[in-house]
Amino acid sequence: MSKTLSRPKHKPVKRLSGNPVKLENYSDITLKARIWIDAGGETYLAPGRVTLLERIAEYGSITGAAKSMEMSYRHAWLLVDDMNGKAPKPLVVRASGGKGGGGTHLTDEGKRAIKTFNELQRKLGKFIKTLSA
Amino acid sequence: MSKTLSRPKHKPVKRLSGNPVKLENYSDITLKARIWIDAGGETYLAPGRVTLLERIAEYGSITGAAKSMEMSYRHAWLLVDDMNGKAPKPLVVRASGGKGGGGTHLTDEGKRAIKTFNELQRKLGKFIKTLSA
DNA sequence: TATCGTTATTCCCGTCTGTATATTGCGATA
DNA sequence: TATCGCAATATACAGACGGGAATAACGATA
Repeated sequence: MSKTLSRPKHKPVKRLSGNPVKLENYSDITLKARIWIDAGGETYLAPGRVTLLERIAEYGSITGAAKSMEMSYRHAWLLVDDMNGKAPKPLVVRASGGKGGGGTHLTDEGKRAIKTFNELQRKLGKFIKTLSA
Repeated sequence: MSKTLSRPKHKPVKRLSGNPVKLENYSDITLKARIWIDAGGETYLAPGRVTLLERIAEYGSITGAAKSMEMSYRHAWLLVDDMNGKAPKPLVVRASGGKGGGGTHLTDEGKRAIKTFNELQRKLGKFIKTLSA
């Protein structure tokens, strides 16, 4: 896979866990939750970061992924660089130059990180739903 | 209850849910989570806000509560005003002027809000602990 | 009626985050 | 060896956020 993009196809995402659920008999009250993983006391994996990884897998480049999230390339690059630095093994491999100018693709470690995080998030969503009842 | 304060007795608080727990065999990896309640799409109750309410109950004033959290009075006032406005019934009653210059105390609704939120948070902490295993 | 400490309100400022823009480096491929 | 698009990097800019300080309003109480 490796799409090209001029304009974003996805909307920018703030991915929280679980669907908002009404609480009590108030009007418009919703319980929300967010999960993330720290490394060395700093953010390592979080909802937005993982979405970025997913988009990199989808578009084959930081540039495409950033555009798809309406995020600046700079910000995306900083996030990727930060994650890669904190990960035990690199999550992505970046190539500057070469076929198509280069690109970025996920390592097995990266794919595994996405899977793990999404699973955690899925469970959180489920939990939040029960918590709202 | 109604303590006086010149210097903060408590440290500023970032209250997350659950104790950080090691994940996998990485070094220094911790799973974290945060829960909050929205009203009308905006934050209504969150960890810091609830701590503020607790401190108001403890010190009998926004001023004292703010100092105890090393938070500016301005910020504390804005938070309290925002919460009070979004709550179905006021969480606190504020008095400017009068005995001791006035003060702020919780309503039953406010006490109930604290209790409810802390209970949710306690459950989240428990859940996170199981999730880390 | 003067005092006192708190609430309430306003203005200015530094910091932080992220955007926008421009430029350079890169290397497989035609 | 020229091309192409992306990675990498630097700088300037904008907006949000919260702190700090200053001031007014308030009202029970001495």
